[in-house]
Amino acid sequence: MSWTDDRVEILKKMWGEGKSASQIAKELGGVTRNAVIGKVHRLGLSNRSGGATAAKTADKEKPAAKPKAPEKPKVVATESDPKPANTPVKVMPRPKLVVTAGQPLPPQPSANEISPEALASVREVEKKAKKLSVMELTERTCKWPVGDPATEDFWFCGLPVQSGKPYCEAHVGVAFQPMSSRRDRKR
DNA sequence: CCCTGATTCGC
DNA sequence: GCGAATCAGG
Repeated sequence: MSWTDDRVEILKKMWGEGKSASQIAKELGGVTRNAVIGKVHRLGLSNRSGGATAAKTADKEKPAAKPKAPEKPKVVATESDPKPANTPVKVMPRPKLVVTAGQPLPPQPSANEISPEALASVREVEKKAKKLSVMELTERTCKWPVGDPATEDFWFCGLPVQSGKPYCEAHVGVAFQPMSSRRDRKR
């Protein structure tokens, strides 16, 4: 695929509308978002603003190394003995209630009422959920539990989380509700 | 990891 | 001019 006037025009239009490069690429077809961005730059409309005289970052620094924050406080609650000797404590085969490491579990909706819209979106999400098991959960899979933990019919949503938060978009919606909406609903 | 745009550089 | 690879950020 090449940049015909036709396609360039679509590019300009969509970019002007604030569409993302990937969206534009998808629309045009045959090009990647990189191609779109590259073209955008060559066309000189990288800055969506009109005539910003912003000198921007004229001079770039090239730090030879990546500082990459020290971080990782990581709270380790258990285990402090480096030498467990030979005392292979029998594994307790019945942790009645399985709690995912560290992460706070959401209050189960159970009998509680949630916003109809949010509830609806959750129902829909559950249909395309990835149904992950506990081990499959990662830092960025939605940790919203579905079903009864006591049965086989239990899994975690597993969809991509919404940055930072432990849940996907839909579940964030039902997990973090303003108290205003749940007020007076009971009565 | 999902995404965004920005830049570089071989083609 | 092109765009994949890379970089930098959310």
